[in-house]
Amino acid sequence: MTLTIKDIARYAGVSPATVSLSLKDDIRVAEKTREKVKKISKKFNYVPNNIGRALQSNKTSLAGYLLSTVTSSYFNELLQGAGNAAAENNYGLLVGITSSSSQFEKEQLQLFYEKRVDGIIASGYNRNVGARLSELNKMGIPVVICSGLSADKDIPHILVDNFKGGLMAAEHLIELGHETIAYGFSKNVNCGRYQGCCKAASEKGIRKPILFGDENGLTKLLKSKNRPTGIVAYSDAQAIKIKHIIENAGLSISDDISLIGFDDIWTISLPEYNFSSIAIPKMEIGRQAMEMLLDRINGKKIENRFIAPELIARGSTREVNRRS
Amino acid sequence: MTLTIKDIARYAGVSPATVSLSLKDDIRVAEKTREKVKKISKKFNYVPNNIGRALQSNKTSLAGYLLSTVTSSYFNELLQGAGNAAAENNYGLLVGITSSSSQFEKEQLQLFYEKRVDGIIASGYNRNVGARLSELNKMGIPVVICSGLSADKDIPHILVDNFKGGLMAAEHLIELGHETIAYGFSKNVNCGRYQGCCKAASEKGIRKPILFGDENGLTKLLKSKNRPTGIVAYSDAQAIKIKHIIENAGLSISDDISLIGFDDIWTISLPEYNFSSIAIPKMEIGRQAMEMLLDRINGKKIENRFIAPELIARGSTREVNRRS
DNA sequence: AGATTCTCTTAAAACGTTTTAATTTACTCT
DNA sequence: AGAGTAAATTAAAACGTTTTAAGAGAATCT
Repeated sequence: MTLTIKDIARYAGVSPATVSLSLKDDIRVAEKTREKVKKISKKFNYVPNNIGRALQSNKTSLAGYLLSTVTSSYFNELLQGAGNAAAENNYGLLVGITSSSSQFEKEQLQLFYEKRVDGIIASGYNRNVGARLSELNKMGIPVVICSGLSADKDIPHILVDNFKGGLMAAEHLIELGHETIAYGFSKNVNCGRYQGCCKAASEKGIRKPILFGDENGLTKLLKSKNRPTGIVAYSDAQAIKIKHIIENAGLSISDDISLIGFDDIWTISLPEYNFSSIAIPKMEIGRQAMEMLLDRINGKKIENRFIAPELIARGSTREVNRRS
Repeated sequence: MTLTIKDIARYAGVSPATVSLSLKDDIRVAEKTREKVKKISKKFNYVPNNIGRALQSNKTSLAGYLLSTVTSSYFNELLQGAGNAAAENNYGLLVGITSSSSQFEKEQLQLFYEKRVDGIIASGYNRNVGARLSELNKMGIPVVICSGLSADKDIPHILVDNFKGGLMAAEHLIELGHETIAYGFSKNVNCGRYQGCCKAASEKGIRKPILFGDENGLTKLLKSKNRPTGIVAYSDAQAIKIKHIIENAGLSISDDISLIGFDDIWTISLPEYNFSSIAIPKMEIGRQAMEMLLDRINGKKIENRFIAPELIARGSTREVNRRS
């Protein structure tokens, strides 16, 4: 039905071996023959069957991409970046969407394994699937973590430099004259973004940012005498929630309180928000994750990578209003 | 390195053929033998190599999913639905993101072909790649169009019932008392959604909705004496633009003008918008697209499908204000 | 001319399955 | 016991490549 290498061999009056060699321009076959074979292959639109090739070479040119959800522009752009890099290298990208369910994650990894992917990118997964990833990695299926920290020393990761992002956000506020800064929602003092904010504070000689963990915490803070004039939100989605809480308390964004988040999602660029944000070069991270994976597949040793974020200043951050 | 069927055969003291048959519970092998083989396979964690299987059976259990962009929650949810259905059927989903470039589309289809996918779902693609899709479909690689109209009679499609959606949107406004309704942005009178609106209008005995094509058109309309009290927007993203134009004209959504869009994207559920919308069951459409594809792969004849949308009423649509 | 080297081509094996047809084994009947 | 049948197992071929090692031919050297 579809043409095989044997058909081309017959048409060209050579052996299948010669066809195979010719198509990869192997100098062991005479240039004249090579050209003839290539011409005939093109004429008949011959495309080598990846299955046969994979069986022989033990390489499928397929990569697995594990991700929790596709309904988040954050993960999507990572995916798109990885997809572009995959296509450029003639790799197929097998996408496994897990809805953050450990069960689905395991199933998808099993599927990847069964389809014999050459490597796996994991981008958003539950802690307890980490063991399986390590196992696969040990078995010779290289794994790269995209936008997350790897617990396994043998699995490299790439992610945004959160510390630097936090530093940039806080510096931005401080340069606008803000001296009382808060950070939320977060319970985790070790969060890189928060640590970055702290660094900026200490460098510029202001007090350490006040941490609030939930709506209650923020509401109390707004009533207290050291009400912050600048707030760093853990993400843009949280910044939106924070805005509502602030407005419910009778205060206003940018007039009373400057607000900056992370991710630069589409929504916050709309006039109703117009929030400043620390943008993460998501496509670039995805692309580099795939490049790292391809390097590993080709046997190179690679290092963890950290990508610098970018400040997008919009209307939600302004010079501090001294009267308030 | 990794276990093959021969290893299992050796461990179980049977032939590879018996292992193969046993694992698919073929009654031709004695129950006792079957059980033994299955037990041993499980013990050694044997997973049949899809490559070998594919070569023999001419089925890869891989499907291609062509989509224009992943940075749209609309396409993403389609993808997620398709992905879930694929996983349930042990199918791998090869995702090809094309950034709406014809060049990339062609390359991705070529990649799908090279990897020998069993079928292809196309969801968002340029007109001029249609010919190639038809070609592949003719060659025996079934194609299904997900959320779009197929030009090729031999390629089935599934999409939301846009006519019904338009009808629902307009009926909703009319039931709230609106008698002057507009529709935009659109230049295309044949648009199903617009047609649905027209149907609702004629059924309820009001004038046909006024079509406006761009910002200028709307601005003029707002100043004219038959200013609409209700507007149906082609999409939520456009509804957001329309809101800004209306507010720039000194009018207000829901007080002066009711507004309803399509898609029910996340952003419009936020308090700043709180827009009504015609929601499209995207995941369901994606899922069914994959099911249709699997049916085709398995040789079934299938019909085009149309999925009914759902009205989500929020604050942007209110009873008409008779004074205005 | 014969031996040697070099260039070019190809036969054959291998990769891991599934399936068909053949063979072996076990049973049932006279 | 022997023939006949039924049940269980397996050998071997096939799928489409790539690669290795060997073969054939041509050119160069003594």
